[in-house]
Amino acid sequence: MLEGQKAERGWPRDGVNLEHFRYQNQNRLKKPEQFRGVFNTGKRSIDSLFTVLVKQNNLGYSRLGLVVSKKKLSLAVQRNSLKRLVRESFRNSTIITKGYDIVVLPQKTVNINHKSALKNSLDSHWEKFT
RNA sequence: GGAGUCAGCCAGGCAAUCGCCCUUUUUAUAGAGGGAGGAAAGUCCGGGCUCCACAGGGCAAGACGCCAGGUAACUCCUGGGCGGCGUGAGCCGAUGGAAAGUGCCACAGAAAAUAUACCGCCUGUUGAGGGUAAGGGUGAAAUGGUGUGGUAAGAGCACACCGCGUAUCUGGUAACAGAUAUGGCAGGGUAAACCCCGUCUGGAGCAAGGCCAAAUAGGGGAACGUAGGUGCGCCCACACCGUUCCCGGGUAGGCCGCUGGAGGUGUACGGUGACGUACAUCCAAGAUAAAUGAUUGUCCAAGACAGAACCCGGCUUAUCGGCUGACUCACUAU
RNA sequence: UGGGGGUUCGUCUAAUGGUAGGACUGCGGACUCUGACUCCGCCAGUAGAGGUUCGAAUCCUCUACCCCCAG
Repeated sequence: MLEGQKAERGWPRDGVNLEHFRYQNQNRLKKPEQFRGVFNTGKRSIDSLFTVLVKQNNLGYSRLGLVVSKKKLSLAVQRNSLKRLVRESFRNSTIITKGYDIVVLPQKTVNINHKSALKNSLDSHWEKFT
């Protein structure tokens, strides 16, 4: 009965990849030296919502770092939800299996209420590098 | 049904899939359990905890200020007193002292505090002078208020009532209230101006503090010395830093601190209440670039403000939409 | 996270609780054949709310924003 319902609903859905990936501790940028390397020698991709910096590593998996300043989003709730949205998009993209170090910075015009626009922008960024 | 006052509560629910953090069972990309708030916020107060002399003396500085109680403590809370606002239910109040002293009170006004006399009133030779403070006028504020007697005109000059001060008595734990007697009136306001009186405050803060590994010399012991420096401001007091000799391995990372506590819930009792006591029962976030999300379906009242970072008690501020209870006022109908 | 300081015309800055002043800028006028310089005049402000006071830029409380320090 359960499996019949699942088949009836149909997969995959929008925004959820069928072959799912995990966002683990090794997928994060933590040290200041790692951030510094990406900032100094990375490639840039800029649009009106995000600035994305990418640098190749030889690990076989990608690592994500986020820089969300208090000046761009003053409330902690907005900062947290923007981080969640970027992480979710990173996890559902295939870029997580490539070997990149990625840093995402929001622009000043980011509005947390327009989630679909943010998602489309992030997807185009990922596609540019894969 | 209308207008209001007070107190309390909720803060989208359910299901599926994919993910994140912690604990645990077992070592399997497995299972089980738990996972933000009423304000987590502002950091405005008070405490716990840790270290510095287990915390010392004096000065300075600061906070608070009716009375009684609650609490670990408070500038918080509860009850009462007093004053103000409201028809009322109720609400608001940093609410000691101006008769200890100092300062300030612009402009106007005669005069802003040792008092004094501009227009006036009365007397007087209608000149000088004298007696007055009823009336006018200025001001935010003008030396008790109203009435009657009295007088040349007036005046607590006298009387009645009110206000004020002092004493006694009664009620109340007290703040305070009431009554009686007495004084003819003590003398403006400002203490959120200095100040006086009373109470309280040692400092720094989990990036406190402790342990471990590596790493480029911090430390320990003995002797000398008390000139200087450091320990929120100053003076003491105390401790450390200083020089020589001997011994011998420290700041970036990780772990602890870290959540079982002035804990929650229920019942009973005491208390007007804040709250307290006893018993039973439960364990309910602990991250460290920082965890609660995404997608879809469905229901409704259509979802606001907003994210723990050592922990509690308060205060303040933000907040969509509702729900419950008690009470007040006016109108209508029975 | 903790500690400290600040907010006055568009800009810089002053003001003992008693009419918020000055400079630069802007606007108008005068001078000049025209412009500059110079002179005269005008506009424009106490971060917001509440309280104490007869009366707050000033005193007190709360809120908002900015800056600095520890790291």
